[in-house]
Amino acid sequence: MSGDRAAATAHGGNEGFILLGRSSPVRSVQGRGVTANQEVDRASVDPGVFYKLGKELRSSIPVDCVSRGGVGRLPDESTFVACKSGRSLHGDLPCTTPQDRESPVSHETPGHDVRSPRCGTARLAAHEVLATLVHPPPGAPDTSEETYVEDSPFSGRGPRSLGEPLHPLTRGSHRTSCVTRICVYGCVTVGVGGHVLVPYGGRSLALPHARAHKCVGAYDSEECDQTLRRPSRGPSCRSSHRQPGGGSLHKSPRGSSIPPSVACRHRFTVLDTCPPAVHQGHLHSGGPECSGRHPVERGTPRLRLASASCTDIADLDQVRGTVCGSVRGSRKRSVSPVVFPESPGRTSARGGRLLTPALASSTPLCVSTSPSDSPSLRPNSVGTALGDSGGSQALVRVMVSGPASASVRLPVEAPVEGGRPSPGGWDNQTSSGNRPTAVGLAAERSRLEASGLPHDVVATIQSARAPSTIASYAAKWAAFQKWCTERNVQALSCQLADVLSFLQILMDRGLAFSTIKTYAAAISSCHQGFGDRSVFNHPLTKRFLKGVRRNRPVSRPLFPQWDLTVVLHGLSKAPFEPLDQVSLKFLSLKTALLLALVSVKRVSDLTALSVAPACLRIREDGGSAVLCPNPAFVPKSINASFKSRSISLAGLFPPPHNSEEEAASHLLCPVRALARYVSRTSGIRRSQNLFVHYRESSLGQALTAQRLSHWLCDAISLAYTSSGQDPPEALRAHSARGISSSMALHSGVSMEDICQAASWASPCSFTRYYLRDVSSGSITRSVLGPQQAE
DNA sequence: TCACGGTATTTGTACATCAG
DNA sequence: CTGATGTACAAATACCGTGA
Repeated sequence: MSGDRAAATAHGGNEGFILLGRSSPVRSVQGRGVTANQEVDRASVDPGVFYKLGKELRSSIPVDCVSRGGVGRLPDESTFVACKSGRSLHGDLPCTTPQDRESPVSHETPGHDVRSPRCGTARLAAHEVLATLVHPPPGAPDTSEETYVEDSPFSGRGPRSLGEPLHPLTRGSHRTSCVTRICVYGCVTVGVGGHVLVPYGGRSLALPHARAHKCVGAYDSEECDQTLRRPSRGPSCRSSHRQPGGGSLHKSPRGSSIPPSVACRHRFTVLDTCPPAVHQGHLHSGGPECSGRHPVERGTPRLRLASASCTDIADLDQVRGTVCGSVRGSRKRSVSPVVFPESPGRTSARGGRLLTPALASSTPLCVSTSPSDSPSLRPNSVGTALGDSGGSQALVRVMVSGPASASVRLPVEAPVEGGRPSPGGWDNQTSSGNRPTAVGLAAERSRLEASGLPHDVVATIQSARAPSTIASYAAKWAAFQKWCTERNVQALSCQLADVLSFLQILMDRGLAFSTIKTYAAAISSCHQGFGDRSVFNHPLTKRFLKGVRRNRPVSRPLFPQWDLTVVLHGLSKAPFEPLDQVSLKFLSLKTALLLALVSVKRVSDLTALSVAPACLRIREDGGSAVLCPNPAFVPKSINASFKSRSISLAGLFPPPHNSEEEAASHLLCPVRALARYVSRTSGIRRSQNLFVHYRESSLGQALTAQRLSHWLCDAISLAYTSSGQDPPEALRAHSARGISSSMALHSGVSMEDICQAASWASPCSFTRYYLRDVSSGSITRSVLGPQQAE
């Protein structure tokens, strides 16, 4: 069976089971209520429905079984998922849903007729790409060949002894060693309204039902194992898909004539967000999120892909030293001219805006021309398997070094003012004599030192803020100080009325609440306060900000800004294919977008990925890949991110292909794109960062997170264009995070696992900022719409 | 337990600059 | 001229502590 091998490969052959979509309790509603070609009127979706559905989804017994006539499946057979302990409630039941079986990605389960007449009906939505998590079964033997997880540079295994200290940044990773594997694939219909939308403002949303959809217990099931390895090749979704969202941004792709081989074939990209595997005897906190799911913790013997360089601590040190602290440190921020002594600057040739101060003369780049300097130059039998072994030989020769605090570098040349007006309406054209002389850190430092704190203590206190925040606050404090100076007011000790007046100006200018709040925070951090109260803690400030919030409410979209199916379709054709012939630009864009989609990571996290052998592992057969960020990278959310620092990808139908459909699906394989990209850039690379510039003038240099965001937007836009559709307006790279994670939730991935994959500390952030209605239909349509012909 | 406030950090947008 | 990149600023996102 052609699909057997493919699926097994896609899973790396080691996964005990795969959850193929949640047994959505609302799926049946959709199934009978929405036809494939039916346009879904998103406007008809009552937001209140989301909340109701959220409750409905708490049921561990899906109702879809009721409508599943003809399918030899017990009504409760899907309730096996409602087990948090890792055991199936109902034994070895298949972890498939009707849609799963209808989907080409469905896995046949012995004893179950997966070829129900109802299967393959128009219930399937071609556009839907679902994410699923796979967890190895507790205690399940692992026959995986993809055991590189243990070779993670953060792993306690390998050449590094147990007692060997880990890098401080990786230490937290050992708390959790859950292997989170997200499988993104298509052709599985999300239950109508099967989302769990939580009201904005809701902060702690446990969403226990989500956990109930995890097929943890299915590990013990042989059937599940078969299910995993033997995907059904039954009727694929041959219908047109419905649109996830009826907003103007989501046009019906019906006219896009997405070939079933592309749009409906199961795109089965497995993503592991693998926290570092923990050695069997390694200290492990055993947090609830770990719950013995990690095979290594359970002592599961795993094969290891021996690679000396992979776990060589020297490699890590080498890699670690290649980044100046946070990867975002590559972003050069100008610091307020008040922070540093001014010197004559240069004026924009166009008389434009404020110029960025020149940076310190010490470049953060130092070139290592010695092959021995770079671990990547060592022969590595496995690591960075690029298909062409020669590629790894030519890898990174430029090492980035420098102080970890390179994010804010001292200017040796002061900026010259002009151009863009300052926030608040004041301009930058005032004479230098009117400029403040102390700002930001300096002001706070003076205040703290005046309180009797030693200099080094003050320095440590001030280092609590990230460089980006320091820079941000410095700019805002400078603006405030300038405003005060113009009014002959001491910014450090001014009255509350002055502060609030300043903030009022910001509000009058139409700035958002978050911006004004940040200004208030910046002022509060420097201002001496009022008695024992800081500016921010003053009751009137609180009330003022409350008023700002009322006047500047933040609205967030309910629906995704773009259609994932259209994008995936576009990525599978020109100009993104054939991958071996396209320009480096399109290869870069496609690789970046695929990685962003399957990893659910921020661009800052993606920017931190490294091609160093200790951080990148690509199987030569294209079956899988593991990526780790540079250990020196400090993510935004430290605690959450350290749970899932590494990203593991599984190939999507690596060759040889047994059918055109497999070959077509393989076009969206992230491992394939990644291998091609790494190979293609190996010769031009001037940084160990995974993503490097493709432009000639800066060829091979590390990409900034900001530029990566542009890449993602460009890729989405180009994919739309190549699909024959107009790209959506107001594209945001960050939206990929919300769309893919929302898809994951719809497919039944638990909130906990989504949060872990996306480095969210709690479901709150996800539900508050990212969750989108990616369902394929509304309750109204499902219940009252035309009945589906079957 | 949960909602909210306070704070920190990251991402997006607009525009300038530069190189091909 | 055009596209890629850099920069400043605005906006959005994220998390922790606290109190009801």
